[in-house]
Amino acid sequence: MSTIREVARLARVSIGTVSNVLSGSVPVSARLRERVLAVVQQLDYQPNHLARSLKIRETKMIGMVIDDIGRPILPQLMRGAEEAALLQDYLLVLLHSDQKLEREQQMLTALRTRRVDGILLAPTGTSHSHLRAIREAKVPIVCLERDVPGLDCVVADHSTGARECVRHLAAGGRRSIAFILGNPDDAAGAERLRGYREGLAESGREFDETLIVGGASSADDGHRAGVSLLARERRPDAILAADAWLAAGLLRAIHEARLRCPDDIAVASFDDPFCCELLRPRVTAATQPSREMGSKAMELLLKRIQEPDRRRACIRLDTFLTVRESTGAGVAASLGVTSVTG
Amino acid sequence: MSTIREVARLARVSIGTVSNVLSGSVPVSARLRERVLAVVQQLDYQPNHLARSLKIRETKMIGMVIDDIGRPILPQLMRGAEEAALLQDYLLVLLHSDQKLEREQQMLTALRTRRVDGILLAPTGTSHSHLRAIREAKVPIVCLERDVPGLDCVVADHSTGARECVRHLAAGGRRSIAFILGNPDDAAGAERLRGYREGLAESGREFDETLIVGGASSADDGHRAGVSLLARERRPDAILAADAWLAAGLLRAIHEARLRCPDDIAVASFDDPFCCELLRPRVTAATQPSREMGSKAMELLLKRIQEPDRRRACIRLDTFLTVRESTGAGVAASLGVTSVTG
DNA sequence: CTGAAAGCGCTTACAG
DNA sequence: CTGAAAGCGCTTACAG
Repeated sequence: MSTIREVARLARVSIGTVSNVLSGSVPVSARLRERVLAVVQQLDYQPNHLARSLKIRETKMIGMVIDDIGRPILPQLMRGAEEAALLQDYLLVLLHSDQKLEREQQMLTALRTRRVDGILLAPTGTSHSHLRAIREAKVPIVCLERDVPGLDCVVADHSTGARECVRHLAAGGRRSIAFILGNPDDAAGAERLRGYREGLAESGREFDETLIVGGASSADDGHRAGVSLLARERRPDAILAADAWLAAGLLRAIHEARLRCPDDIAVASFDDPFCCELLRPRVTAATQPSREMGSKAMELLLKRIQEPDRRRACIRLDTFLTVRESTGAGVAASLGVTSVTG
Repeated sequence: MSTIREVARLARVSIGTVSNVLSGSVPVSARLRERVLAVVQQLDYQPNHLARSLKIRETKMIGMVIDDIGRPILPQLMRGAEEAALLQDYLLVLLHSDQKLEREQQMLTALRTRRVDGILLAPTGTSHSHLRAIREAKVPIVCLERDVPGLDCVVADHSTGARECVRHLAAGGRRSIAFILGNPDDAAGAERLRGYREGLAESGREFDETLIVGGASSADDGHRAGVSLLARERRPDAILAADAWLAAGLLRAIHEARLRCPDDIAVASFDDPFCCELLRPRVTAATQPSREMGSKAMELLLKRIQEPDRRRACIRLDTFLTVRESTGAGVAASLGVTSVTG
């Protein structure tokens, strides 16, 4: 691999001149410039960015650490972040902590020692104590999906999503609205539960604890929860599932019980527009604006890099409800006119 | 951010000694070692890996460039690659070219100038001319899913997958097996088409060009293709769809036509176990061993790094058929006993 | 405009 | 075992 020194020698100039030609920051006579460029081409010279970064104390690289590479919002999150990064010539790289706190910690350290200019982090778990060092070192970082004290962050308001779901179901005439919870250590869970309760209150429905069932996160869990809910004496006429997998299992349970969705029972879910679109019937869902979350987070990070002492910001974005067939939609509801026979 | 120099000063030793303590490569007396470690802790000293890499000419970092962050096989591909990378203490970072050749090129350059030790590339498009420089520079690289001349690669044998699908369908008594193609610039397409023909031949079915229809890659495309196939005078009794989205649309078309899957018509697809599992009926599919592809690719890359002059390797892995409800499965077929009423 | 030189923060022979 | 020094490949004042 050739170096700036070789280029300089072959072009019969100093290494400073080569550097000036390549960076364009200092004018160089056309004669020398061309000699340099010719040699660069001939050698396929690739400047050593490590040396450059070491000198200028900037890598133009952002690391994004995600807890689960399989998350349905990842593609849009990444696209949004990329889009914003590209505008300012940053390279975005993604690392995967696999929901292991130890890996997350290692990756954070790896990124710091490699002197990335900033970090986007979707933290795993609920403990944030391992982020203290990062905060104290004032490493530019933005947390995704979690409101970590003292750090910039971008979160979705999951309570709104759940509330809107419930209100939508109630507006469609549903009286008894159940909720299949997701993984208990999912931070969004508590918020959604709150939104669920708020939605009930605002719609004049009573809160009934027995309508809340645990669910983990597989289709089998959803199926199991569905079977148990449908077997009840006072069967609910609407069910909110914490994710599309639960919803899928639930739909199977409904089908097996010879019930019709949405006629007999409505179903709503969260996130994962792809799966919700694929299911039959298509499933109404409250979705995080994942692409916007990605771009906002990156913008926030770039601001933090440029202005390390700005005051902390936490951007909270609203989720949005996409009405589909599973809540009795048809054309009417997808136009916002929620007229459903319960 | 503190440097090795500050640590040395506070611990009253030379910077060489600090380095020796941290690397462990040269023994240091317990007295000095402890003094150093105490200061390291106190300052939260994070060695500058850029400087280290510059000196030792090694970054311990692998870059993986993927053409589409939304690809269903990505999570497993990444996990497999990570697993293998971790075993040898490499950091794996993912970049996203967004199916743009220009971005791919930029990312390759960015990785080279940052001196990653190796690259894993899932190339976009079908042209490989832009990889010439990489090949000539002998940058350690392994291509995924594409057999690029002169470069190591790991590919799945899509023809086998298609062939097995067809044979499975034929064994179930299906006589007229149609094929909805995916995106025309998908390299796997041609292979699958070949496998489709082979499968027909081996099953004693005649090849009929009119049974092959274009399809792009959305549920709507699948729906459209399905509608047209089902309306035919001589309606096929089995359809192979190039991806799960096409299959989803196709299932809708079947449902709308008041036909039953698998009773009236069988459906099979490729990859995307998640979606195939979610659809109703669950869809039989030929799947790439994506996790294994990831780990094999990484292992190959690490070998190439250690032994730059080894001869080129191209690993071809078999796809595997997962039989589900859509091909008339039931318990029998999922046990491998393909007894289907056609 | 051009070149010589210092310095970014490490590692590693080399003396002692 | 320990320290002084060279050097990895760049950028950037500073003279000329």
